[in-house]
Amino acid sequence: MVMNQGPAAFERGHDHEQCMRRAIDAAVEHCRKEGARLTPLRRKVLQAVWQSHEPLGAYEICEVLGAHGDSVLPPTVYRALDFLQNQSLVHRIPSLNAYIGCNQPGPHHDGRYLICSDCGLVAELPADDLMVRFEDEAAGLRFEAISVRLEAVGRCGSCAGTKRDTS
Amino acid sequence: MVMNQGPAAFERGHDHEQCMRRAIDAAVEHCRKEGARLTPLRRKVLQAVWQSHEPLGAYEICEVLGAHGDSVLPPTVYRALDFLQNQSLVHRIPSLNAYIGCNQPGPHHDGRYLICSDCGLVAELPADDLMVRFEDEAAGLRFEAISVRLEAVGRCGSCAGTKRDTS
DNA sequence: TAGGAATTGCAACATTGTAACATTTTCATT
DNA sequence: AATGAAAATGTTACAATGTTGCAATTCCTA
Repeated sequence: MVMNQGPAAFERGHDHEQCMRRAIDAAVEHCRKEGARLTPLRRKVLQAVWQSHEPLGAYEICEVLGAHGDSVLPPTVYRALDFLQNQSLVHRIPSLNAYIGCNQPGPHHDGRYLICSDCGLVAELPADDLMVRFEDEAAGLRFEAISVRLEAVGRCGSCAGTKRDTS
Repeated sequence: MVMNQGPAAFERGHDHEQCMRRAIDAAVEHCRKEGARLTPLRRKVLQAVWQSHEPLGAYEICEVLGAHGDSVLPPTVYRALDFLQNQSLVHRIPSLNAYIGCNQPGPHHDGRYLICSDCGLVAELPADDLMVRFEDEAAGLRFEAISVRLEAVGRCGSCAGTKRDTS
């Protein structure tokens, strides 16, 4: 029996090149289908955000692009981020004032995040029925939920030094 | 059969004087038991935060205290907020950059929040087993959750104009 | 009633995000 | 191709939020 693996984001050895390529490809495809314009600038911002699973601040994105020879000022980055968020290609993590790439392109969706306070990496989990049950509970309290966010702060497997069951 | 009522925070007619008095009294008692020093300044900040169920920004707290004749600068307010958060008497709502009073004094606890995007009011719900199940799921992914936050953004009953079942 | 720790005051600053307007690019239509 | 409107980007200045470092004060204990 194989033990449940953690999210790729927390696997230090995972092939991030592939991880990132896949996300960009999916984003291109998503925008093509939606008729949304993934311009060169927006694509660069998306790539910057995907450079790691550690959320990037808007000003850090400016620096990353600057280091690549693209001098970009904050309003430009924020506008690109707005676009990417509207397309659900990027999520903002309010408690970190930072942004991560979304690994589940598609329609707007609720978010569940695991935030490692040790290494700073963040993994997004697919929405599940617990979220729906929370919406139901809220509805019972006469509250109509539009979006739901769930975030856990703690330590990822790698940081906890947990031994991996490879049997 | 009585329909489930919404949280007091969203009930426009609720006796907020009592709401607030209860919270302050509980805070005083909590600090007495814990040996924590609820100084006059900290108490004033707590009262400011409790003036309504709409979260207050740190700079708004400065203004509120200023209007009461207590000139207070940001670092002072932030320090008081730090203390109050450590005592779980106040919670920060990261997505709003604002702070609300906690209606469930006691030990540190996870938070579930309903945020009305219409009137800006926020209600805190008691933690429940859904949070625990999420922690379990995270544990299965080799993630050790320390704290969990759940927030729903939507419309409260009052704002939705929902008719109340009083039968 | 000293002496050390906690708290508060204060000035300067760092970070994050936005408003307003100019310029450029894109794209459909002539 | 030329044109004109809409979208996207560039630029300046600024607003909002949060922090650092140090001085002054208050509080509690010995």
